[in-house]
Amino acid sequence: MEDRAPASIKQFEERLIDVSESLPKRLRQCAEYVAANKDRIAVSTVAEMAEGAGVQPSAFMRFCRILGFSGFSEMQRLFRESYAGGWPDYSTRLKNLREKAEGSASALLGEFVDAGRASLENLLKTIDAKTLDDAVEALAKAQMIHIIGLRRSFPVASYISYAFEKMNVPAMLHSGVGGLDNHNAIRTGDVLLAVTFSPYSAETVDMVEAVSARGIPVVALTDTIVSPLRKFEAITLSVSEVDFGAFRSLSATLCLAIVLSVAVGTKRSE
Amino acid sequence: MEDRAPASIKQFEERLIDVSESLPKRLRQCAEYVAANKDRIAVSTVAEMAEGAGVQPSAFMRFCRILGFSGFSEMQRLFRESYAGGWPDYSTRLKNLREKAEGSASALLGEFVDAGRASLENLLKTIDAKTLDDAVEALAKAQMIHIIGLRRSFPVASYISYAFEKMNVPAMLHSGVGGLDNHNAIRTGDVLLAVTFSPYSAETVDMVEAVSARGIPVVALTDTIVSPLRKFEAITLSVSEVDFGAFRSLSATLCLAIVLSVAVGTKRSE
DNA sequence: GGAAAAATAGAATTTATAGTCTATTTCTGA
DNA sequence: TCAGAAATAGACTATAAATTCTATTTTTCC
Repeated sequence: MEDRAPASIKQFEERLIDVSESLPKRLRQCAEYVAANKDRIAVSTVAEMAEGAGVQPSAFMRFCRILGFSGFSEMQRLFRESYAGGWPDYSTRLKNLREKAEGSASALLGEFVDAGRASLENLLKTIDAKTLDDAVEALAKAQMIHIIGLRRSFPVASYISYAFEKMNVPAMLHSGVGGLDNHNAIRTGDVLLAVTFSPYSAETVDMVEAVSARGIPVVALTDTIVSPLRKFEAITLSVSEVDFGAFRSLSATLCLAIVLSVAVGTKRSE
Repeated sequence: MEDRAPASIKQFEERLIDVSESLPKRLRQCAEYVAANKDRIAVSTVAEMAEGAGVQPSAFMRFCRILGFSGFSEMQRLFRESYAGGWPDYSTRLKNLREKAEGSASALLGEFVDAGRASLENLLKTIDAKTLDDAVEALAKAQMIHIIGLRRSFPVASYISYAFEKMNVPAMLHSGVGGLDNHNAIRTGDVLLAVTFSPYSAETVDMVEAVSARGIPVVALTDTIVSPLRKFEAITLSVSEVDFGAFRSLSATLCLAIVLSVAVGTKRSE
């Protein structure tokens, strides 16, 4: 279709960027999938790539042509030839990184990736299915979901808020902008979803206290069981994030957050 | 021929050592070639492997059988799958989930934990150490770091902002509250850290464009290489998050974000 | 040194995969 | 709103690859 086929991965990438501006829907899906999974090309069939991209194999073929290849096979050949093998695998890679890249940003990355994985595993082990179901149940029944989470918990709260928005779940993020606290927006029939981690922000705890006193159900996302939210009759989901140094990446917390959001979204649309 | 097929590369290697003691000439050639070129198995045909080993394809087939596989294809599958950490086909898994475990939040959790772990591993594999170092370098030299990230990227931006704050790195989060865009706050000597994921928000792209035109360095955190930020001369870190259905947990992205923050914080305090 | 067993090479068969063609749908511009 | 063009889905065909089979050669053991 176009001029000549890319002769190297670099050229391939350039071409991909070039064309991806002006691509119709399905072909754009191909471009995005390929961009994110270049390593799969060498070891997959067209059918697999097409399925991954969510298109028909023939569409994927057209995509290969637009990139300048005669077909999928030619494109695959480029990747197979320059395929160096993805090993050593994750654990050896991590070890190497720790040993030689000490002090660099890459070494840090290794540590945080590891911490993240450990946190996720731990989440799966410690979460109580019953409590999770209860939380979903409570949130699904709410007329409106109020979300609060400040400081370190704010990213989590805003993410949940975004997810609810996308799924048409009525939700309101209490961000405390301008020092307005909007307690009065919370009405009977609503539910409060509070996110807080040590050091627990006073505003969040106060809000839970106030709201809880009015008999409004509260779902809490917090760390450990000694969190101050325990005092109130809240459905408490606790996540313990493995920390590295003084910092915690929020891998497990966000994972739980998205699960909660999707589960609630699905249940409400039933 | 023998008992069961190796289920991992490790088992495969053990088996290879086991049998290679007592092998006739041609099959020994196969064993030696395979041992020296394990990485080629995933991307070659039997004919190619046989030629490489200097034997007939049928001899190579017998070799595969002796190792415990039903044929070459099965052996190849092992290598293709373990490359890139066995690829979970999330679209079909999601469908299955919808069909059987409707409503079970725990099942959802399992899927998202898996997706998160895969994303983290992938991050470790695909991140370019040099680019990461460049990004840290650029940010560490900045007089002030401006952070922008809207919609889905907002949690990430706010998290980075929080981390910088904790480490006394001068940073400003451009949240677009009240529609004020504060472009003028960005001055020579500053650096812009832009976070954006598909669908790319126009505000972020515009800001990068404007700032970039003024010669101010930009560090971008985005997905894939087809992102619109590629056009500008930005130091681009791309993270591809394994998506599950229409949703992505931000595990890998947040991990990279914290790494960036900590690395910058550390470098500045040196 | 010869018979039996094992191993090998090469052709034949079967299966899987890429690539092609066409009817249908979806966009686009008048 | 309609006509034309472009894009897409799905069936169909050609091709390339894996696998099996058999005749031949090599090895092994008596």
